[in-house]
Amino acid sequence: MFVELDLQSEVPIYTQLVEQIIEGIARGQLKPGDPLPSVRSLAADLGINLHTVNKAYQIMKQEGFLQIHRKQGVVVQSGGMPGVTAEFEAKLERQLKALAAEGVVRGMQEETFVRSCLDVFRQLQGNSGKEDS
Amino acid sequence: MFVELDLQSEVPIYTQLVEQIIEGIARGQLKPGDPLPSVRSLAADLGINLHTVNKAYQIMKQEGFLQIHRKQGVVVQSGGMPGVTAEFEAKLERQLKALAAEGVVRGMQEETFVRSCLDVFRQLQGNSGKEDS
DNA sequence: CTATTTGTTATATTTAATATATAACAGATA
DNA sequence: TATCTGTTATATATTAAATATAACAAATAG
Repeated sequence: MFVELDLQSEVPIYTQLVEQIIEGIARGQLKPGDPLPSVRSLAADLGINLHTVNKAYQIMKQEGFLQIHRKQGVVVQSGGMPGVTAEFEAKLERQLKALAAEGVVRGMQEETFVRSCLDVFRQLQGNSGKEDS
Repeated sequence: MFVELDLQSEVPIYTQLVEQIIEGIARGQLKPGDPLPSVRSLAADLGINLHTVNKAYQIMKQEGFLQIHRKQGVVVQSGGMPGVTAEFEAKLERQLKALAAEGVVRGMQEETFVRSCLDVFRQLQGNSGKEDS
């Protein structure tokens, strides 16, 4: 897989997993119905415990990004991704506020800040919806 | 003070403190040279330990947002706030990427995402430096 | 059917971060 | 000098994160 962990990071491993898999879906590297490695194989591949992988998978299943079958394993949600929920909007605003506040204090220009947001968004969305049939 | 803690939050108390004080500076509620409560009085006020307050102050001193004198106490940086450092840019991009990726997966429109970023930024910057009545 | 692979659950342990509790120390200042 | 400031030093409790084993249950391939 395209996952690369930083074991020294303050960000928990299972969080890094969740973020990178979501990023993979956003970039179109993972498409609806695509299979993900089993918890055991991915754990062995990354040199971590299977429960850490399972925790990430569980979170993404709970949020609706993944589907899990018994023997088939884990696949990317094929029945429509979750939309922009109130919870996500709240999380977005809360985290944006902290980032924007520090930007303001550091004297960042409004255009610079918004430009960064736009660039990051486009770089992710750029390769996404190419599979549209 | 304007600080309100959520003791049940997964966000550490000292982090909530740092974020809310930075937000206060961004909003102009705290201006360069303004004094902050002593670690003991703020801790008592919030019903937390003085070391938790001290940890937040230390982080903000280390980053250059606060100045600390022996008896005078803690004041907002009056010798110029830290600018947009490479570290901040890295943090900004890393967190924005996670937020934008989830937004993309959830089918959020580019304009909607950028609009949120702009709105949040403006709401903070709007009042900076105008609090002088 | 049988064996294998899947996610799942259960228990236990280790490590690190968070937060608290006391106490004492050292500089500035009224 | 007395007092308030941040600071440092220990110690402790709690929780989250991660690991380690083991076993279970469902789906599937042979």
